[in-house]
Amino acid sequence: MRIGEVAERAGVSPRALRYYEEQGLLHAERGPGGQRDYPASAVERVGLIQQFFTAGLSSRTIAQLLPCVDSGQGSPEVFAMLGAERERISAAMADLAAARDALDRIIDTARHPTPEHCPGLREPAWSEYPGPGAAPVPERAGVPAGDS
Amino acid sequence: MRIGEVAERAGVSPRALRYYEEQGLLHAERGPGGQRDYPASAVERVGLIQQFFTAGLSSRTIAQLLPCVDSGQGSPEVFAMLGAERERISAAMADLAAARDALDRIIDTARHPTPEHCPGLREPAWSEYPGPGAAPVPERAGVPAGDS
DNA sequence: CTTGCCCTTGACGTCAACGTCAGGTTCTAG
DNA sequence: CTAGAACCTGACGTTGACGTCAAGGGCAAG
Repeated sequence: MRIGEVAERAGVSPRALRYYEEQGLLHAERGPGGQRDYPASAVERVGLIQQFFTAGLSSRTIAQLLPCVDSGQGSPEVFAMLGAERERISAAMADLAAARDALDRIIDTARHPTPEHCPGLREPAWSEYPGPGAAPVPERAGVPAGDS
Repeated sequence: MRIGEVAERAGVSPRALRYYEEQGLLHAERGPGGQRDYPASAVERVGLIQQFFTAGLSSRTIAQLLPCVDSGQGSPEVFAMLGAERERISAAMADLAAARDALDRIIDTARHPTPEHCPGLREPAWSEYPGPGAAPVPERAGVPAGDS
């Protein structure tokens, strides 16, 4: 498989594949003319690499990570790094959730039909309506963790 | 409040605050000597800006966002952008979750005490040990959604 | 007035994952 | 054989959120 086909199937540019090779992430055999020859598994591997890139891992980190994927083994240092990256990802997810909540609050405020900012209007509004019945469920009180 | 104090309280550099001003994210009065003078609310505002930056929003996007925070209103275009950013954040969270799952699988594989890759070793291993008793709870079967 | 710290503007440096261009080579179809 | 497509290496450009350095100005204490 030549570089163009791998690139197209994996949804990346040939330049990216050469960059991956340069960074030691993706090896390729060479044909008699010097052209790269990839196995079919390269497509899946590129997908994994992309996944880690979008998760914020650096090429150097991925370079340490991938041999562990191939061998199914890992030195204790690599193990520690894997755990650290896992934690970074979890922290990033928490940051994203917090930012999304902030966005939601902004959207909620902007969606309020009241032209002025509501100065302590929310709580009294609930007490004005009769209480007994199915609670309207205020929602959005902590980390919803619910997607769009 | 001068720039150094705001920077220290917000946990950013003075350079970052000047950059925010340059990008139209943070306004500051000027004293008679030309020095910036921030209100106390600037610290909180910088925190919000940081939160959006870490969520991957660009300075230009935040610049469109912040007046909406101040006024509590938003034009329909700004509204659409808010929704789009919300979706981007949700997608990024999903990507992070997928990458974390991939990492978990790698860690699980590497943690296996078997020196070779286990070729269909998992299920038989369970049946070899006597069944009745407290189940060891295999875990990690789908999307855990549980943090570290 | 001097010392020293904080502040100012301006401008260039950084880092990572590529994009893009240039000039040459190899493969493939007719 | 010949055109054209795809590939090669090498090198410079891009982008965003700042870091960093340079040269000077404001401000309180002694």
